[in-house]
Amino acid sequence: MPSPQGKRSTPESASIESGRLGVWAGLASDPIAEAVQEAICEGRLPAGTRLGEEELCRVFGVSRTLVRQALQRLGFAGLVTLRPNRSAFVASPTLDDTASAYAARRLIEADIIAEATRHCTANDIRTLRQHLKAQADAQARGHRSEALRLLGEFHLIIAEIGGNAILGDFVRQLVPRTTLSLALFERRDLPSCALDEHRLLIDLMAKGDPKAAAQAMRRHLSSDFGRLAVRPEGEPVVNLAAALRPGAAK
Amino acid sequence: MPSPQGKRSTPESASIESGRLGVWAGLASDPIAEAVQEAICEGRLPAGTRLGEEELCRVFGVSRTLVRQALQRLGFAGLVTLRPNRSAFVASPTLDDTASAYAARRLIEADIIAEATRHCTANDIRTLRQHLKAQADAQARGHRSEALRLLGEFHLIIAEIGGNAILGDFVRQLVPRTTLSLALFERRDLPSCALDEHRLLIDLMAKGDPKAAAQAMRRHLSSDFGRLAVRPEGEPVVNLAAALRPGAAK
DNA sequence: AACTGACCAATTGTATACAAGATGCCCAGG
DNA sequence: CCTGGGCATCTTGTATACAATTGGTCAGTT
Repeated sequence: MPSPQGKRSTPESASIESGRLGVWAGLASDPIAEAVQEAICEGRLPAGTRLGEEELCRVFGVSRTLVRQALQRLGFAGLVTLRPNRSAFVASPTLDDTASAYAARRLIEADIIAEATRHCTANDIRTLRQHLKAQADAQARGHRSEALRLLGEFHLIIAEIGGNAILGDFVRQLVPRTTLSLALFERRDLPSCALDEHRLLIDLMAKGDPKAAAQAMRRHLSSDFGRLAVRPEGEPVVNLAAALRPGAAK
Repeated sequence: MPSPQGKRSTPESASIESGRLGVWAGLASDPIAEAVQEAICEGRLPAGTRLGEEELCRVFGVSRTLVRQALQRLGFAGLVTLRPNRSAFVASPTLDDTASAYAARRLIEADIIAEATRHCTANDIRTLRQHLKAQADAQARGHRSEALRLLGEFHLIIAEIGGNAILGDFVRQLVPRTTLSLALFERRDLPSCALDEHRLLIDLMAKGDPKAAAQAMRRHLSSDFGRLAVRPEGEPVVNLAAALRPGAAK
């Protein structure tokens, strides 16, 4: 969801303080859900990994109460599969699931960017360009996980500019899901072309062409999806929850 | 939002066993969340009503653990506002929030019905017509709450036929939200015209015209939203959780 | 009389303890 | 050697107990 609950649109449109919007902000205000989400999106927790409550308790140093809460949220967000009376597992979206997620993103984000284009300010454009630079920087310096995060965050900023808080929440739900699919379907490479495509999106927004922006967004997401490849299958499901540590990037 | 977690699409497209899909099925498998959602959607729990944990415990005869779980889910679904260290309250969507919700529904459901039209079977059409009859029946017999439920459920069936499970989940989130707005913005009347509009939707699907169906869906939702009226305000927030009882319809 | 301070009641946040269900192993039987 | 039932263990589901934070109120002061 969805972001937890309220999280209405900000009065000042999309003025991200310092990049700290957080792609993985859907579960904001829940540190452990956020940590798990990050680990999932960065591929440190492969699809199908068992997420035992007791184990997570030890990792995060809290009681099962909080762990269960976090798992529930992650389940709601579609990143974790909760099986009653059974453990929780990192979701293993099929290719069909992934296609659905991308289809949803195409539909929603095309609408969002068109709307955003209609009423974005010069300041918004500046914010986007600035963020794009951050993406390029992270990628150039080889910070894969940060680049991945920023690439997703970019879409959230546009959603924020779009102004529809509900659609924004949906995007917040969808981005991590597609990122999980990316990790699942063996996309170790960073889509460098995404940078160019993001630049194009900004340009079309600045130009004030909603239709073209929407079309470009659809193409952007389609090509992103097109780069996925079916995996040979057989995830070893190697569990090492110690791979959670926030500083376990690389 | 979404529906809890998995709830993947059913193999046999949209074969609702006996109408028991449940509009308010987003929180399926959580009886108390479901009960509260139903009460909210039927207007028995006005917007802004305080939902104290202790009180709900007494009503449902369970411990705070389950009540908290349910509230969390409802918060995630946007029906309840959770204020940290404070109580939970029935959400009070503004007119803007409502507009956003309807805009999201227009966008998503137009796409869904177009897709559903492209690959619906004769059986699907039959199911829809049958369901429409149930709607008419409930309305004719003055069962307001049931009619309301069925009217929303209709959209879920189409979403199921559409085939995109994720978009379907979004609709499942959105329908109760808009229903809450209906209750909030003084729509005691039953939109009888909705029946005709629903019939039109089926006809266009049967005719196999995706574009027309999508357009009709947009118009349907727009007119629904247009019938809303601003309320004089000042909900007394009369709390009587005893108004929860499942059988407290009418 | 108005304002500021701290105390008190109520309610939520978190942890722990207990109950129920599931998985896997082991042993008996075919 | 393979199969099936039953028990043991582990994991999750639920309830209860304790800690922490909030908001209101009442006293005391200016």
